[in-house]
Amino acid sequence: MQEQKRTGFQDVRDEVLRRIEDRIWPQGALLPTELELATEFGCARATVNRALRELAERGIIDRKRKSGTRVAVAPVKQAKLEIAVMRQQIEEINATYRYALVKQQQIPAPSWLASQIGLQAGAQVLHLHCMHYADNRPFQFEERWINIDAVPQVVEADFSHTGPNEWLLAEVPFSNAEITLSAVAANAQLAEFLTSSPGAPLFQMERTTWFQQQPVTFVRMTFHPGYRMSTQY
Amino acid sequence: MQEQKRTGFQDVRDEVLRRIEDRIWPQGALLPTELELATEFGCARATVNRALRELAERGIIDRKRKSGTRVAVAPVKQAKLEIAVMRQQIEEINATYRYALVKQQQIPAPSWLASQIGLQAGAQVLHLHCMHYADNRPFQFEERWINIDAVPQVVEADFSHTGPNEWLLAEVPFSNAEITLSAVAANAQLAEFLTSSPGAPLFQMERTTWFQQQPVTFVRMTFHPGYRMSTQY
DNA sequence: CAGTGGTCTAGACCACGGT
DNA sequence: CCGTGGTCTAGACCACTGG
Repeated sequence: MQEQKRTGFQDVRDEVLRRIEDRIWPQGALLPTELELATEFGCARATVNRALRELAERGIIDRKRKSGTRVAVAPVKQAKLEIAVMRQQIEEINATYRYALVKQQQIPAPSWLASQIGLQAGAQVLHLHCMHYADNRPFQFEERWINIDAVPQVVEADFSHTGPNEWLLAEVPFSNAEITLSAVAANAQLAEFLTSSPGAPLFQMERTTWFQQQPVTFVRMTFHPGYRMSTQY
Repeated sequence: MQEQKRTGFQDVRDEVLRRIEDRIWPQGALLPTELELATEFGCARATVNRALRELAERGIIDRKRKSGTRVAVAPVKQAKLEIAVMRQQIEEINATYRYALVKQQQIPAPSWLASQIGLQAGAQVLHLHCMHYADNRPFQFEERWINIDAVPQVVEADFSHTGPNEWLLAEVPFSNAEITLSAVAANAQLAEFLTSSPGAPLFQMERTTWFQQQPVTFVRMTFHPGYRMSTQY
């Protein structure tokens, strides 16, 4: 009974990875060419190509025309941070999500914001303060600025029951963004909303979002004391 | 003069992306089949397949056999955190890197560590304290535990001039890991090494690393006050 | 059962970049 | 120049899954 399935790109990928892990091909070593590997594995070159391309995307190997394929020496590890909507993130830990709008006003962009995200000085922005709760305990304090020029319909939106993030995701999907993570000390406002003591260390994530080169929103999310963000690779 | 190049998968990918951004195909919409797109773009189905596969990997579209391809509704944004070696990270900001070994001892694994990374109680581990400086200013304090069973040769290693991370990368490449980010208050030790005031908020990254199911190392890296970690997507 | 994506093939041409 | 990876093609078969 031949259980031999045809050699797929995953087989090639895994076998190459195994040889690298087992130091059959040590760091910096030159791998056989795609053609040679295709012959060895008894498959088409395109199959080998796809396998190696995936490993290259993961940073496991470096590929260069003419020079060939080498085992990466100092691989830059890439961890994928999954950024989900708060509601989803909270419901994933089996907690009840609750949202509250704290404050909403239309103002001219403060100069720090204008320079932060690249706005005209004095452009009108919508400024929001929101709270996200998990099982009625403070989870995240959100301070957000939305560029009204970029999404004029925002002035009609109702943020009293749904967070601006969910609204924006529906209006301006697939934007690109820059994220900054840091640790900050709780000021009076944060301490109050997150029920921490003033000065307590809090985890903060800031995100600037653009859509087709145009700044859309800047958000500063501060999490409850003890919050930890995890990921794997 | 026809400047028409042959339609490549990038052309297809970008055009499909454009139509999604322009709401020609709104969220949840069903895209044409690969065959239809191939006909429209005048290329092979494999080319369309590769283009759509990339968009699917980015979370822009959802693909299912038989049902077809749809524009993702609530895309989970994926930010790639690039985890580089400290030396590299510091040199990238044009600062001079300096490393110092603070303390090194072999001990039985404390129980919290054993349970944290899945070790036998009492297994021998190498415990290290290190400092990383940028332009002679404290940049990161590193506290690390290495499972000696996983890398016996570690007891011979010399960490007085090179950090354990660089050594481990050379010995145990391409491992998988779990990362946790958080904000902590500086204790006396951290305050001393990072020249911060006690209680100051500090950004901390913890990482557990395995190699082929076996726990290798756990490291707690605490950064200087004001440190910010950035990424894009 | 039949439609749609998933993958493989064998061959081809191209583009980059050492020599 | 010319070897190596990058990509495309036209066709084929497979695998999952909705109806």
